[in-house]
Amino acid sequence: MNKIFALVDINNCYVSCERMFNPKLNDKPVIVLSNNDGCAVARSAEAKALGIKMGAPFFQIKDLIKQHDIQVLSSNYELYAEMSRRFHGILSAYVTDKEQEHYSIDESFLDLTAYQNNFDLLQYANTMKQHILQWIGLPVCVGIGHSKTEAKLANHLAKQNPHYLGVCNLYEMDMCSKEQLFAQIDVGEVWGVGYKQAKKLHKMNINTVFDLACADAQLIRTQFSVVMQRTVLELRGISCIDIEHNPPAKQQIIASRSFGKRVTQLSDLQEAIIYYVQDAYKRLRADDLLCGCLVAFAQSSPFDSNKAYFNESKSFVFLQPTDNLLEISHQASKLIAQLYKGNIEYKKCGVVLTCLEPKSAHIHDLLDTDVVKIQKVERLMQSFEAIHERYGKSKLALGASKLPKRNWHMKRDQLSINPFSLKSLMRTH
DNA sequence: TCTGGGGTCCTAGGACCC
DNA sequence: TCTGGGGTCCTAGGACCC
Repeated sequence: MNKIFALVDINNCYVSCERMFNPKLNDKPVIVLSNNDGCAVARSAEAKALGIKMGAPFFQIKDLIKQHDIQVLSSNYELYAEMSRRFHGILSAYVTDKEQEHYSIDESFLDLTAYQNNFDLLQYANTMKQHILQWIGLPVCVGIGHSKTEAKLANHLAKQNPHYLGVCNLYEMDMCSKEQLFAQIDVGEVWGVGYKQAKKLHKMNINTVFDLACADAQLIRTQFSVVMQRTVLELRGISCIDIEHNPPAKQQIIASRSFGKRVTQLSDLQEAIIYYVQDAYKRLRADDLLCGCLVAFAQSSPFDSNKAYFNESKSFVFLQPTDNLLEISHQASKLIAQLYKGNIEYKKCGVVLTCLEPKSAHIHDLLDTDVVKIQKVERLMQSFEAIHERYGKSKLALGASKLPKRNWHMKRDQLSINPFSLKSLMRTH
């Protein structure tokens, strides 16, 4: 049986959330700014019509704002997160857990395959739309198609063309009409085709969605990648990307901010870093993860054209993956001190926590798990000794000739000692 | 003067093994 | 030490998403 996917997406999400609590903003051009009020990250339909682009720097659109009395708001992420939770919650009544993917703060993918025989899909989608508007006051559009990529495209169409009344169903559209529609949409609108790839496609004379759907998938694979090849198939109605109802654990947590003003002192960087670690730490705990590796980075502004761009990072690997805030903060502070240089005007800094799930994270569990990575030579030596102490030589596994420069892999089925590896290890130290 | 933040995945090429 | 091919792993960087 053919698959059917729907994408439900909140219109101008941040602006719509703000309007929900401040109806005076209705029918007026409104924008929401990023952190530090740096640039526009959400625009009402009215603001879009005035030509305000996504990500436009605030200082560049000041005149336009004054001229048209555009309402400007700082972002309130707590509010948006709460509205998002309710939005996804309402949709969860229409499908099972396995049929819903919380794709982003303002989008849910639904697998409607099982509902096609007992429901009129258009009607079903309309009901969702009306409920979300009635219950939490947010306007949404729904796109329906044979694949996630097609559902995305259908959603785009529903947003662009008022005559769809918010729901576009490509699944039940005849091929001929669909081809005509696809031939009118630029290939850059396709999910997974960004600015760079669109440019390259245009050069190959693949200009519209229709062109891409008709392109030689094998050629696309060699010229681009397996991802783009999948996109081509998805546009033809062959579903290659499934619903991810149970998202895999996070691999990393990033916390960073731009500074309002340039920063030159180490103490300021350290203060900021400690703050970011706390932010990242909250998310680490919320997902019940451990931190295996910590990266701290600092950057100058790429827009300071009169100075060389500075962008460096340093990392630290925890011998025991940890969820100890003090330990992480302490290391982060040390790292930032290591990479600090005077006479640089820093614009941004931050931390990256590489995450591990607790079950695979303890040294004494290593031998029971598939793969463990431990980076950096100095840490590696300590790990080597720790494991050596605990398990003795006979259980030591080393892909050791690669040791100095690589991560260290240890697999259960490799638990034997390789004399060459040891020799190599000793030589490098 | 002022230009977001948080993620994932893929590939090419280097390093190293046998 | 040289020759060389096949295979694997890792990293950096690029591209994308919202």
